[in-house]
Amino acid sequence: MPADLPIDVHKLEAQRRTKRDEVAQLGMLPYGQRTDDLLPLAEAHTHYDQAADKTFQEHKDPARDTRPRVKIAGRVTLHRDNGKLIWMNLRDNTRESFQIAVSKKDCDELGFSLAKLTDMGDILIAEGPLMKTRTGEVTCWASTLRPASKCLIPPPEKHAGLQDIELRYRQRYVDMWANPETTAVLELRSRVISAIRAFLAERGFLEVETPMLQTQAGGAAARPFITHMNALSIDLYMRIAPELFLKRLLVGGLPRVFEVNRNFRNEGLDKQHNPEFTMLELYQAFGNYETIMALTEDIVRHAARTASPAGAAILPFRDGRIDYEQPFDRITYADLFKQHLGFAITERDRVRKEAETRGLKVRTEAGVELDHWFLVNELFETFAEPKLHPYRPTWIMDYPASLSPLTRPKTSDPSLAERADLFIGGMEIGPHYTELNNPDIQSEKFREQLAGVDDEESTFRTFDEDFINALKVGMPPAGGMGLGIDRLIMLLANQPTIRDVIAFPMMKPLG
RNA sequence: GAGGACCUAGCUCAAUGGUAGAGCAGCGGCCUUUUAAGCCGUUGGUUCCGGGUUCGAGUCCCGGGGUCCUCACCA
Repeated sequence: MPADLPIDVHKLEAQRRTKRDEVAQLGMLPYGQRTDDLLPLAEAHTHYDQAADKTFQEHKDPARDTRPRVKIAGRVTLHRDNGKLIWMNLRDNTRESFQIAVSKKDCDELGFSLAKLTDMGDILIAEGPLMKTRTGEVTCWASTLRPASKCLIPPPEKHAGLQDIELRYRQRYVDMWANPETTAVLELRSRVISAIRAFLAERGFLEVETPMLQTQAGGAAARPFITHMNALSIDLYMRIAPELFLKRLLVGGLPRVFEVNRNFRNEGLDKQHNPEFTMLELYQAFGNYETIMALTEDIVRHAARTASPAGAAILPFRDGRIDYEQPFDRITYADLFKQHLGFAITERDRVRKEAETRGLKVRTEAGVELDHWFLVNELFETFAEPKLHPYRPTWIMDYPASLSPLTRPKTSDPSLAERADLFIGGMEIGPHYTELNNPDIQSEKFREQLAGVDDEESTFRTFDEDFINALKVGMPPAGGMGLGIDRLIMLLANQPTIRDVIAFPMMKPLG
């Protein structure tokens, strides 16, 4: 029993508090208690027995009532009070709507009183036989009804639901029951990640956990979040990638490792970027980028089958469909470039001229001419990459070595790197590499990277001496990849933004 | 970071610079097969915040906050 109401309580909340207290005064526990043997609403529905219902309707004899009884719980989404008969619709995560009826004659007295005091959004526990209404809807004809929890906050409009995008993200707990699609997406996410874990375990991959708090943020080129550790009086970085630690585990002798976890990048937010995001990163000793590409195709296909109600991995996305069953398309970086620009990436003069003609920046503010490979990539990303088929998973292979400093160059052509990026639905899903394992080359690349950064970046980019030491100990040749899990879920759940697949996306604080 | 749009009752949305409204929810009444139940009656506002222009501002102007979109940034 509440002593005093919070001062600024809204009138509608006050009314709900009053009803809650009336329920308590009647002798019920407004916030419920342990309840065993509850059926999910989707299952309750299937217990209906037509013959038993028919028999009961003919005799109306409680002693010969053989109709199956169910005990269920759910949140009230509709409430129709006909006086001595009250209809309600309950919702749980298994079923959007399941009807119960509470009649003055057939329900116990407490239950009927509770039905009278029920507001939309309350959580109730009902028990009773299953029957069919005149219109054929399977309904639980409650013989008892008890409270499980009170909803003190007025719920969204019952038909339009919660439309306000900001409120949906800020109050996901309301969004989830007001818009069942939200819950469905989060459940799909969970199932897909579980399926990926099981799939990898079956192929001999060991799931590991590596530091999220790091003394230097390595493994990617991104701005990290900085935090502070009191005990050691040092600043720490939230990791931007687990790569350098996973590779240390290869050095240590684990042949196949993966980690599915959060990375943190202190950069902008948009439809495809949240500051914390989930990545599957994976390494296989004695493999190369092609080994991993094949594995990734299997992973993505398996994930898509898990997500597909039909079992076959062909799923709608935006205005089209994506077929994950077919082998993914493959095209080299150089071919895709030539196809859409009309000349080769090696034609230096042509590249510079075309970049200028097409309005790209070809020199810095200070007048220094920009690097050839930088221009190539600008042209590529602006005019070639966007031309990829929007609904066909495609590998872009063999990036210029200059653009992939941490990747092993191709033995047959050292100007190209053994790197492939997977694109699906217009999104970059994950880079794949044959990893560098020569400590001297790695050491050199670290130095080049450090030299090339601006002042701001140089404050947090450092030379990872211990990682070089690990490579000196000897890492087997290996293939590796990072797969953006959030983006994969966007594809599989057909969601337009990364925030729709993250339960609690980053929002600016209010006030 | 730049540009554009938006913010009105608990929710979904209206309102030429001229009395802030509807539907749903709520409250009171009637109702034992309803389906967004129905019928009668009824309450409800810091129009995101702060300034300004004006006889008069939800509406126009300036500043701030938040959200969305586009672009930029982004292995």
